[in-house]
Amino acid sequence: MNKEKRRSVLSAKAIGRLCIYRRILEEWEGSGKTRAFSHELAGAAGQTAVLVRRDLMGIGYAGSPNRGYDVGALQHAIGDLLDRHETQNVALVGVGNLGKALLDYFQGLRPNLRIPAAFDSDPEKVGGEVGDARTHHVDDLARVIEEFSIGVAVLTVPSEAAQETADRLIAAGVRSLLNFTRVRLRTPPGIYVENVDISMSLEKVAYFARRRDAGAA
Amino acid sequence: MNKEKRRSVLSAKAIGRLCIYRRILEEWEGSGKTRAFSHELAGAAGQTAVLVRRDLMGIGYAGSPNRGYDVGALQHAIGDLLDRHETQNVALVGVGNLGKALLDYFQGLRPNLRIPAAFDSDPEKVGGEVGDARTHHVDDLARVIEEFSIGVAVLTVPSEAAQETADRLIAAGVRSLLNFTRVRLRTPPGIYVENVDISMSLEKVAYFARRRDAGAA
DNA sequence: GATTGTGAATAAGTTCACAGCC
DNA sequence: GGCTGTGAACTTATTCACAATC
Repeated sequence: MNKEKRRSVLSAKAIGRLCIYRRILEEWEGSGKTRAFSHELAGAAGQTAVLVRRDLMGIGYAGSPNRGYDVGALQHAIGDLLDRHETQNVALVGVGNLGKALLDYFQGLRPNLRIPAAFDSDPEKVGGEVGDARTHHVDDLARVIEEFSIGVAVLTVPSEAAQETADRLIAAGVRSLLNFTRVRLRTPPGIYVENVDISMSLEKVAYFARRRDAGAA
Repeated sequence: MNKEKRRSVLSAKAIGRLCIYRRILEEWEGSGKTRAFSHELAGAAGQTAVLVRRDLMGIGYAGSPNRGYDVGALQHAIGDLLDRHETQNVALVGVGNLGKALLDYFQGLRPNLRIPAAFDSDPEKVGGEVGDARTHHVDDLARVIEEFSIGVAVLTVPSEAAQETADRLIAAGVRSLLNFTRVRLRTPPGIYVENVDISMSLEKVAYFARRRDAGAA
């Protein structure tokens, strides 16, 4: 129907799980494991075997009964879906403690995801480098975003600046945001926002530490 | 039925949203706003008005038609549910870049959540302090966890150490974990784990930057 | 005999639609 | 008239159950 082959549209949750499967498969591939069963993947990913099979069905990859899946081929199939294109450039905005830690963390995690630029409003931080990323002043945001064809941004600015920064990023052409601020952003349709609300997560965990029944995340 | 009043058991998702509502209400309270409608809360929280009302129904708090909710009272009601008890102590394990940034980030975010202790396996880091937190060697984990009655832990160790560290934390009495590693932990029933899989989130965001249809998180 | 792929059933989460209230 | 509270409808996500396969 559209150019994404005709595989059924995958939900955000399914995509998340596929990222996890891929990571596990890469690890197995590195350690020489060549075949895997759905229940093995499920165990490592913290999911059920049926759900793994459904997810793989979703990407159109078929295993063989009794022999399971081919680790290398499956890893490749997922990778194909997840980053079919060449390198994607990512920007990080807000080079505070958390921003710096994330810049460092992301370096080299995924060969296809580069972070060539960071932004901050503090002139003292401009010019600093972490790995590939050179820090620019936010006033140069639009120019640099365009220069590097950046379509993804990580938002680690203070809450007060979150919405305005997001607006500017989107105006500059960014298509999706990884939002580490506590603000729920208002964005036009077509823009994907993934919220990583760390303080909420901590509060949740604290709450469940007091409830005797478990629950997964 | 059990001592949690008889309010229906709230899902992890609902708890997460309640954390968000509370934050917004606190902000409004600070700025002098005293009443709020479900659609206002919904707007600020990035949810629908109906869902907000359902969630509040879930905690047994009633607003009044045409006048909405009382900001102060509602904030208090949610707070009551979310941290009814006295201060809860939290430990952070793995004082790397990310661990340090999180220690700093969490300091003072919630008066009822203190982080009195951090752990690392590197002797060089032992003795260091960030805010309330003093860094101990992981070998002292059980002792310190008990000393501070710590029930919640934030896991920011390298992947290789994740499962073993989690096991030790749980053995020491920790009831719930905020897991920042890429490993899906195996935990006994009754232990709550919230996974914050940062690299997965970035991969997801990168994926959706290339799909023209949106999707919320 | 163990495993995959999948229709059907179930469960979880959300929205619709509207009665009741101020 | 505009809001809350909520049964019912709906949608999404997951699991069950089993036929097909190796």
